[in-house]
Amino acid sequence: MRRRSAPQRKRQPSTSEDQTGAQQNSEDGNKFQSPSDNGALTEISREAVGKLLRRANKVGTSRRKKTAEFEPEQNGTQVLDPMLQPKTSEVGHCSRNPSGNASAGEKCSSSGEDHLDNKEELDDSDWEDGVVARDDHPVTIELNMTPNSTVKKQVRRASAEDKELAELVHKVHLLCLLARGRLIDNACDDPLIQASLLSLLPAHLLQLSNVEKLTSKDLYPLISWFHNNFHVKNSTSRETSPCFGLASALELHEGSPEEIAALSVALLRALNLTARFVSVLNVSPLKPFQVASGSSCGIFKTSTPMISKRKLDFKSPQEALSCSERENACESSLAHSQKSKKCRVTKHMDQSRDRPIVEVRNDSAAKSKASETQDSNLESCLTDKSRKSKRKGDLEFDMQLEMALSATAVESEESKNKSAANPESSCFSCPSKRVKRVTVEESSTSSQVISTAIGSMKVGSPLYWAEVYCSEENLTGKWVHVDAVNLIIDGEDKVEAMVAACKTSLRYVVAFAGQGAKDVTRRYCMKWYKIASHRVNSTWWDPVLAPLRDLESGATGGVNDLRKSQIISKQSDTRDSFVPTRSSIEDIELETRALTEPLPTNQQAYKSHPLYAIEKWLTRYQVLHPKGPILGFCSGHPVYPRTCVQTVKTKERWLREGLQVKPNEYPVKELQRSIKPQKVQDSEADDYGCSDSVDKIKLYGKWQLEPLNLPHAVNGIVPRNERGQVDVWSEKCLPPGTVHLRFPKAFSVAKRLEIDYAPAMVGFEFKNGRSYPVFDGIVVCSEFKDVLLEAYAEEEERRQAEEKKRDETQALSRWYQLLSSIVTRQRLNNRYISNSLPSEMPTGGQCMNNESITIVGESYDKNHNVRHQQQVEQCDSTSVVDASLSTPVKDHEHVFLKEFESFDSETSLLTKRCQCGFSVQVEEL
DNA sequence: ATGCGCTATACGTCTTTGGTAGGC
DNA sequence: TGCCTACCTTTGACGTATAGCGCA
Repeated sequence: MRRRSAPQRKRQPSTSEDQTGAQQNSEDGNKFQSPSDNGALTEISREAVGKLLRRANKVGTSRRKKTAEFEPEQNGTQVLDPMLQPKTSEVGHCSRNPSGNASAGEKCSSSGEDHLDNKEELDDSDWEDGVVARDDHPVTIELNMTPNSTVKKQVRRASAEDKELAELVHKVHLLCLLARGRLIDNACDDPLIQASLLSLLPAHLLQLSNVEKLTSKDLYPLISWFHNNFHVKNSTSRETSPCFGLASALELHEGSPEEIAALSVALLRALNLTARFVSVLNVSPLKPFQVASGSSCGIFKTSTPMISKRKLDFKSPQEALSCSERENACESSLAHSQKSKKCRVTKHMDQSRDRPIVEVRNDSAAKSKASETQDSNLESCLTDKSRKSKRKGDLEFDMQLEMALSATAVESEESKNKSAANPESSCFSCPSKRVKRVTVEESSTSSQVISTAIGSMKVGSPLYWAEVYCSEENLTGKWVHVDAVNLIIDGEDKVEAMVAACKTSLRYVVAFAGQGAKDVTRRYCMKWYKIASHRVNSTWWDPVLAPLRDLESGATGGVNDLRKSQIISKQSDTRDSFVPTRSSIEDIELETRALTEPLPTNQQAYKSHPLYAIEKWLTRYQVLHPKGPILGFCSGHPVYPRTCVQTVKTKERWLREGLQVKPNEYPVKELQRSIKPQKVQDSEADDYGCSDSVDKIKLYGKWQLEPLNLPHAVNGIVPRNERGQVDVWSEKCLPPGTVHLRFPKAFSVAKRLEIDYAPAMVGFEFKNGRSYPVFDGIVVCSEFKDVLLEAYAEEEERRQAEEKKRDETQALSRWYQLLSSIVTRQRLNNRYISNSLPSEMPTGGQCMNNESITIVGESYDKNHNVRHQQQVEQCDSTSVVDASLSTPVKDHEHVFLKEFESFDSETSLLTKRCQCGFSVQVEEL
């Protein structure tokens, strides 16, 4: 605090300094405002800088030492954080703020002498570290606070509030994306769109609807046709209904990746195939401050070119692509391998993804021509474009693309030959086709000159695809991944890499059908442990999806055909009437995937891996039991199943769960107990006296426990611990034969009845830095429970009666006080305010008007002075008992004769009447 | 690009059994 | 005299999760 006080003092209005500052300002007339303008400018400057600083402060609440920080002062001026000034003094110590206002620069005087004159400054040795510029030239302070320049050091850790907010946003975003997926799915069912698609379909492809034993191979011609006829374009920011969007895409034969994928689903459904629309829910991060990834940064999707370029990592996609290209090149070298087909398919995808990085041309006329372009044309085209491209990343990409193309050149020749012989595979494996597609899509992109990087993120982004149920794929049938946008079929194992290459994480993959949805992330995510922590808690997510799962299952699940059901039933050897549905079989498939995840190769992944563990990353209260089997090794550390990880606790902790350590069990783990503060204060001799055993926390595992065996209550005596109480952590902790009575003052009842009891301690609370036991009720032997409850009930009744009596007495007293005060007031009013008959105010009160008051519920005693009741009558009241009898009478004193009284036994109301017609009701208590 | 080790920081968990004055 | 209540004063050590950074 002392450091802060010194500069504050310096900021006191100092004429000499201000004058100097003004001179400096005038010397640099172009840059600085004249003093007369200082006011306005100062305000503006203050405001602007204040905003920035507030933001900076917000961002940099932690690690202040690393960041230059300013704080707005009470008087509106800013001052360099004293903690930082020595570090920044070389730049700003002797500078003036352009505004001429008291600022960072003001802390140092305009000359060295002035600086030294200030004794306080000399005294404050903390301020002597900086190098002070002593020349008289004005120096401009560079705050270095612009977001761009200091982002690297602006580190702020997420607070609990940040985390909560991020989670809420994450959840809401998830729900929104789910809803959107359902809308798209609904649009896919649109009969008009489906009919239109069918009308475009060549006749030979219509046969697909008649295929009974569908395999993924059967889909190739269809998807190929679709892929060649519907293209992804750089989407604009139009916001239309999904149905309209699909119709529009259908009409134009081009649309966003989402629309194209949805159209493919519509087409598949039109052909009576069971198809889902699958979407990667690229949701805002669950953790705060994480940069939203890939093609959608945060909630606000970047499907529009409005995204800030700064947010995009221009290099990364290219680097990723270069990597994938290299990979492809390597894979391509295995041109004759059996698996080459899939590899090539992947290449198609990769290149289609790569494509947008090359600057797009506005060449719609070339669209049709381009579809027939050959390799050479493409290469020349690419080369031309590469020349136009100025960015380093683009150049790198082009080089990598060339390398990839050259690496696949041999293959392409062979593929051409093959394609001729094998038309089915031609569209997937032939590089010429691939090239053709690339060219087509390049040409078909919109004429908008947008960032190529943005385009690269969008076009071909593998975020949407279809899943088709192929009954012949497995023994049980299988959902097959069909990415019509990138022309990939059955490439589920490639999706993760594709998505990763687009800097997007595969946290939620949801399949939509029949207005429902199902989480199928497991099918596409090979490294679950990497995304698990980025997904919302399943206790929230599962119930959210549950109704949608049912809808989806109802639409697609259908019972598997009988033959397979029987096979399954026999295999599972279950006698119950379990009939596997597509949905249940898929569930099994996904669960199997969950249980057969490959071992991670890095150690840290085992820290919170749901399946595997290594001893190194166990927590303090975890042990391996049994220590085996070893599933593998990671960096020399044996890997164990997570099921071997057991939680160990102290005896006391187990006691709370109603368990106790078996006799003759040794602690499975011992921890060093932290030294208590009291012990620190103790003498050394005491420390020597402490044995090791005392300082150790002994931990036991579940397998060393048995149910709690507390001593029975005997002869009405409650067994208690060494403190004379019973620790009631739960019902399990009660000694047999005892009960826990929690009603208040139970101990007093027990004491009165001379029943043995023990205070029930239910926990601890921390106050004043100490922990105090919290007691709630008593523990007594079971046989006394009824007696105690009865006695308590009696006592409670008696207590309530007493309380009621006390309340009534008090109420009566208060009414009396109230009425007396009213009477007194009225009397005073009559005497001193009313001019009519001030001296005739009778003590007994008068009937001033024809109004009467009905007192209900108030006590009336026969012995009570009737005058009180009469006096009450003077009060304003609207409850006239009998208006016809009431006539205005002055100077009349009511007389209530017994013969005019009437008593209503039902309401206990006694009605008294005066001869004048006035009546009053009183309640008999 | 990735994994690893280290560091810093926010936050959660565990810890764990009053003393005294004053009113009734 | 004995019982009840309010007040005092706001722990802190440690572990875990997480993020950043540099290095290999």
